[in-house]
Formats: sequence, structure tokens, C-alpha cells
Amino acid sequence: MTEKIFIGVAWPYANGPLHTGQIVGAYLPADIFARYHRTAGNQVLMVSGSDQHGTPITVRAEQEGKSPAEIAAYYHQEFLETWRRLGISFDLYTSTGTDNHARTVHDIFLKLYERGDIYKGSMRLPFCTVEERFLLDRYVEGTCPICGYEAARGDQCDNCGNVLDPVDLVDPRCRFDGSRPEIRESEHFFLRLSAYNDRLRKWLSSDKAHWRKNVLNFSLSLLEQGLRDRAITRDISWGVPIPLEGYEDKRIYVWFEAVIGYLSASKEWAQRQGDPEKWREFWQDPRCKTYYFIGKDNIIFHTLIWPAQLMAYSDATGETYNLPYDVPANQYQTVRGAKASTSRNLAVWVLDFLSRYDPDPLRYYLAVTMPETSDSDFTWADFVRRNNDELVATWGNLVNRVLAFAYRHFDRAIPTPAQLLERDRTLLHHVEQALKRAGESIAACRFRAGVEAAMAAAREANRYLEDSAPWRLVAQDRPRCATVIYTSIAAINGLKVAFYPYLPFTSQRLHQMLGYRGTLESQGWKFDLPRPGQHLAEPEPLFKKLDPGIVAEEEARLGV
RNA sequence: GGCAGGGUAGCUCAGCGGUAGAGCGGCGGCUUCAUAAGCCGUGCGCCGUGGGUUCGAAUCCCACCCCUGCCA
Repeated sequence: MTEKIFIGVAWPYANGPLHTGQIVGAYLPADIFARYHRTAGNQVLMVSGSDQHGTPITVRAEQEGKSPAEIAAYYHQEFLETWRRLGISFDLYTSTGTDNHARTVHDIFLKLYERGDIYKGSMRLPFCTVEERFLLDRYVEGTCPICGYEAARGDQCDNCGNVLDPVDLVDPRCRFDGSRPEIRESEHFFLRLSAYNDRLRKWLSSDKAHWRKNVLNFSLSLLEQGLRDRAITRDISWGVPIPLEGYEDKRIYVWFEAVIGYLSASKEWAQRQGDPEKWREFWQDPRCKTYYFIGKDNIIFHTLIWPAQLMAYSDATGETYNLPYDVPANQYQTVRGAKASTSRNLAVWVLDFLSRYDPDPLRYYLAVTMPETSDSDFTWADFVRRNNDELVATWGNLVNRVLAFAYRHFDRAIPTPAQLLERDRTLLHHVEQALKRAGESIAACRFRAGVEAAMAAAREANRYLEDSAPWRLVAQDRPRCATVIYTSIAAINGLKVAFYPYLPFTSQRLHQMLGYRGTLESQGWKFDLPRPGQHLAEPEPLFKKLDPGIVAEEEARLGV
């Protein structure tokens, strides 16, 4: 039975290069999930895009003396390059800068406004009389009302860490010209989140046993406190315009607008497929399961605010939009025990990494250390160790020793087996079970367990070889030797599928080395016995052993 | 300060009411098809601390300590 699976992945701010923490938190698990489901024959739509609005981009642009649009365009290209080289297989990766996105946002905004779920209100905000504009929270400095620190920012005090309201700062001043801002009333639009508390609670209280405990608890505890209405517009010039007259100097704020990208990207995808209504199959068919892969900092937007927006939009249009089926948010990845930091260059940049190393070892390492339940740590020593002692020694070497043997002793082809013995069938059964378990684990968003199941079966195959010792049989009992090698190749053929979502590049290569044509993905998530006599390509190692010397080299690149 | 998650073998982590587990490393041995790869053997660990519930607790409850994050 084929399923429909919608996969939304967090929209990265296009204000700087991507580091491994972002990959392991959202993009890699989403891709593993997507590749598994496609191979299993399910219909998958995986979308995301660059978030080109928001304060981080404005700040970056001001730092570099460029326009926000230039910054966003530059990093958008870089992100596309990253997905291509890392094998993150989006069906569409777009951005929030498209006309289609603006149209979709406007439609939701207006429908909710007509219905009263968005309403006008006013806020008291700092206004710089020199520059004649309202100041964003972080553009106001002053004395912290809590600890007395004199250089506190309007959004947060760097000294005591408290979150602030710029209006509360003692002796506030504009960061640009030092003048004292006035507090002025500014008209804004608010989302009536408070009206959705009960419905959200009801939704989160039913059929959520498959959710990660921390995601569910966190969301429920926020509801306990009660959601308050939030302003969804700002006095800024960079962002999606407000679709009403008289608000030309304001924009829709990112947190309301970016999540709508999931829907607008789906529409853009359908458009590009030449079937403009096709997005409805993923958004309005109740059998479609909707997943959002994000980092833990994004939970509230995907388990509460976006569902509330969807509930409101469903009511307003009389159509039904699917709510998230699961939001498997990950924890953070630290670097050498510390929180990743762009400013201190304490992060592993993906494109930089890929300029020296292959994508699959990185995918493997990130998958086995994925921060599913708690923060995990990236260290180069551990990366080298897992590459050399696990990926190369257990899986890569298994493939190499079997294929090299077959290539040399059985005329570059898969040998024809005699009768399979109990020991042979046991191994094949083991691999078949591992493939099944890996698939079940991935479908349940337990990605570490999936790759571990595959690796355990590879160890089992190494054990089988040791027991059967084909290198002795080759001279003494050639039919039995052929059977052992056939069985080993069959095991590898099954494992290539189990590893595929994690190691797409090398699994596809192995697929071809085994003499198959076409894509592994089209073969299906199943254990196939290979055809005796099938021609083998000349085997070459799937992975490279890394020199432990690179640890010191790479650590030196990290800032301190 | 409130809340959530985590604190289990040298390292990374699983287990979450019934005699402490896996991988890797270390140590000892076997093997040579293979990227000096593989296989076998080897773990007497205050399961963060202190109380409690229970016939029985990493596993449930309470308090406290440490790490991470969110919120105030």
C-alpha cells in the first residue's frame, strides 16, 4: 500500500554558510526519511527554502554594506550547492522571496483578517526622531532594568541574560546616533492565538503517542501558560508587504510568514510539475502524513503557531489543511563540547568540509551521533575513528573483500551457488530482518537505530565469512566456495538497500558494482537475491581511510 | 526563578519494575580473502547524590547537585 508523505524542513536564514549542526538537526534526518519512503514506493513531497527575510539578514547586510536581497541571493545559491553535494534530495528548494510565496501569504493574511483571527491593534515602540523610523528591539541600547548593566540591548541583556522589552530600558538610546528614542504608538496586526488554546490542547492530547516526549511536553507546557496574541507585523522595509492600503512602511514579520512557505513551496512544486492543483494531494488528503523536521529552537512555531494558522485558514476557507502528523525535532549538536558559534568560528562548515572529504562519511557520522534525545558533540577525533573503525573496517571492507574475491576467482561475475546450507540461510535471514528493522526505525524517526541495525548485520556477514573461510574452500571445494560467495554477495545486496538512505552515493555506486543498472531507489525496499552469472564491475573501495593526523589539522581551523 | 531534556563501562550511547547492556578503544589469542581490514575471548561499572514506595528500582515518587535549552 503506498502512502503519501509530506516532508517540511526548516527554512534556514540566508545570512551565512550552513554548519553541521543545522544539517544533523533537520536536513539529514529529513533526507534519510525521504529516501527511505521513496525507496519503499511511497509518494513523497519534500520541500523547504531559504528564509530571506528577518533581522539576521538585515543585520548581515548592514555589516557588509550590501542590500538584504544581495545577501539572501548569495547564500541561497550556496545552500543549493550544499544540498547537491551533500545529497539532500528536496523535491523543491525555493525561497521566501518569490511572488508565489507573497501571494500565498497574502491569501492567508486576508482570509484570517476577514474572519477576525487577525486584528488591528497598537504597540508602544521606540522611535528614533533623528532617523525618523521605529527601531527594532536590538537597535536600542540602554541600562538593564534588572541588573543595571549599561550596554544592554533592547531585546536582551548580555550581562544577566534576561529577555527585555526595549520600552523598559533605563536611559535608552539609538544604537546608530545615540539619540534618545521616543516611545510612540504604532499600529500593527495581531494573530489571535489566544482563541486557539483549547483546540490546540485537544489536538495535542489525542493520538500523539508517536511524538518525541520532549517535543510534546514542551508544547503542552507552553499551552498551560496559555498562548497570547502576537504581533505579526513590524515597522521594517524588508519583508513581505501587508496586503492592505496604508501600511506601506510596514512588513509581515518572519515568524508568521516563513512557515507559510511549506504551503507556497508545495504550490510552486505543483506548478512546476505542470499540475497546479497537485499540492492538494499532500495538504488536503487526510491520508497524507505530514512531517516537519526542525531543530528544537523551532518547536513552538511548528507544534502550536503553524497548526493554529492552519486551523484558522481551514475554518476561513471551508477546506481542510492537514496538521502536522509528527514534528521530530532534534536537540543541538555541540562542537568540542561547546555551543556552535558563528562569530567564534566554532562550527564545522559543510561546504568547507566537503571540499576535503566525501559526503557519505559525514552523513554516516552525523546519523550515528544524531541528537535525537539529547545534545551530541562533534569532534574530529570521533569522526575519524568512526570513519576508519566502523564505516571502512566493517562495511567498506566487507564489500571489498567479497567483491574482490568474486572478481578474481569467479570470472568477474556472481557465482552460481550449490544447495544453500542452514548457515547460509541464517545469514540471509539476518540481513532480511535488518533491512526490515532499519526501515521500521526510519519510519518511526529513530534514525540512529536504523543505521545501527544495518551495521550490526554487516558485522554478522563478516562473522559468516570467518566461519565459512571461502579462501580455503576455493582450492578444496569449489561448489561450496561459490555458494559462500554467492550468499555473501546476496547479503551485501540487501545491506546496500538498508544503508542507502544514510549513504546514498556509495550505495548507488555499489549497486552498479554489483552489475545492476538504473537507480537503487527504483529497486524497492526489499531483499532481492541477485542473479547468478551477473557481471560484476571492477571493485574499488567505497570509503577512504583517514589519516589520524587530520584531527590536529582540522582542530586548528576551529576558532577558540 | 519556572519548565523541559539529559546525567549508566575509558569514549559514544541503549535499556526505563525482575539477576547491569551494545559499539568503539585497551588487553590476550586466531586468521590472511580484504583498505595492517576480519573473527574469538576479556567489562567486580557507588546506573549524578540523599531519602522513600515495592517481595524487588538505572527503571516509580520526593528533595538536592551538575550540563543543555526554552521561558520569565
